[in-house]
Amino acid sequence: MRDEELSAALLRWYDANARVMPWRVGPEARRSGQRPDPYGVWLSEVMLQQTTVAAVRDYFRRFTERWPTVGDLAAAEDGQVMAEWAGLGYYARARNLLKCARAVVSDHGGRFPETAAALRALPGVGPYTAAAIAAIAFDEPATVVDGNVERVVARLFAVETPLPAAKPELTAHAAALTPRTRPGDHAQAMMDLGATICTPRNPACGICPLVTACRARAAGIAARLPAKAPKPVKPTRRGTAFVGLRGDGAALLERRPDRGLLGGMLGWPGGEWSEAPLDPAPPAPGNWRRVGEVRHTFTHFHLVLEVQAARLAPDAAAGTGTFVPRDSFSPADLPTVMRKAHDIARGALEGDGADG
DNA sequence: CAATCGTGGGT
DNA sequence: TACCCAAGATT
Repeated sequence: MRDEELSAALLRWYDANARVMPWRVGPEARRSGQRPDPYGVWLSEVMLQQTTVAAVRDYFRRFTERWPTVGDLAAAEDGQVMAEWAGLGYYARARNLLKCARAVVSDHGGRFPETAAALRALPGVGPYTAAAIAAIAFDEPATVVDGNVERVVARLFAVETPLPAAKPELTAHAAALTPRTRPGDHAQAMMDLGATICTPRNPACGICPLVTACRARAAGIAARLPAKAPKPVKPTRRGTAFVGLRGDGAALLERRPDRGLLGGMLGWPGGEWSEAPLDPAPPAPGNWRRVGEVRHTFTHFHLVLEVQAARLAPDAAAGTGTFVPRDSFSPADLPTVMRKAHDIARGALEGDGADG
């Protein structure tokens, strides 16, 4: 099949099989002239970076209900946005989300730029996201290359070079497939195909609209493409979290620095995380006791976090961190590893018989 | 270019 | 259990 025929077959498949998502305008409505809101496209694309559709749905709904426009988001307080993002991971995305919203308001009159090149200059918008927004929201025939597209074209053209070295070659193939009409639907079709048919482990080649053109399928190597470089083993780091709760419900927390792991998020005071950490000092005077440990795995290391808990006096002085009143703090505002530490500590403190 | 940066679900 | 993976960006 020629590239144009592949693209046409893919779009026919998409017209009948497009997944329904809150941020998406389906192929039928799209061809009758309806376009998705660029704000929703941008927000969903950032949330979907290295993140599953299932995990994103509720976050997208909560963000758009609370901040319906990019202007609303730009005017939000940093802590409110970080709290709303808590649990979704890769927190640099949330920091850049705010920077980007504010740049759109201050530098672009509150409207998103309409070309991939201009979008690319915004914080947190890389090659993929710029192309996706330009194609989906503005009909620019930009080349959209995410993990799904990489997998689909690696198989279609039997590219055996391992990633990430294969990226330029895969991008060239993806560019050749991108049509001048319906580029947004094409991009979403490639991703839907990768997510539902051309899957990593057991691709459903029997129902694939491109099966007759697939060189990897013909060679019997589809399931092991794309090849990837082997991954390094994860070391184990250890650390301590001091979960200090006051009788009135206030929690002794600290705001983590913007740079680095969990940057910009709230967390429990504690020492460094390393393979051989020093014993950290408690953040406030109190009857601290070990109540358990959290085992949590990050992208590049395992963490064993010892949880120390104490019910602190009403007049306790915080040496590290700040008491956040019950009214303005929920465990759901914490990154997952910190929420796990809270849950263990609260269970232990409640077991003492006092109230929460 | 290689390292950094989260989390939950599937196998 | 341990590993893989998911609509990547930044430095």
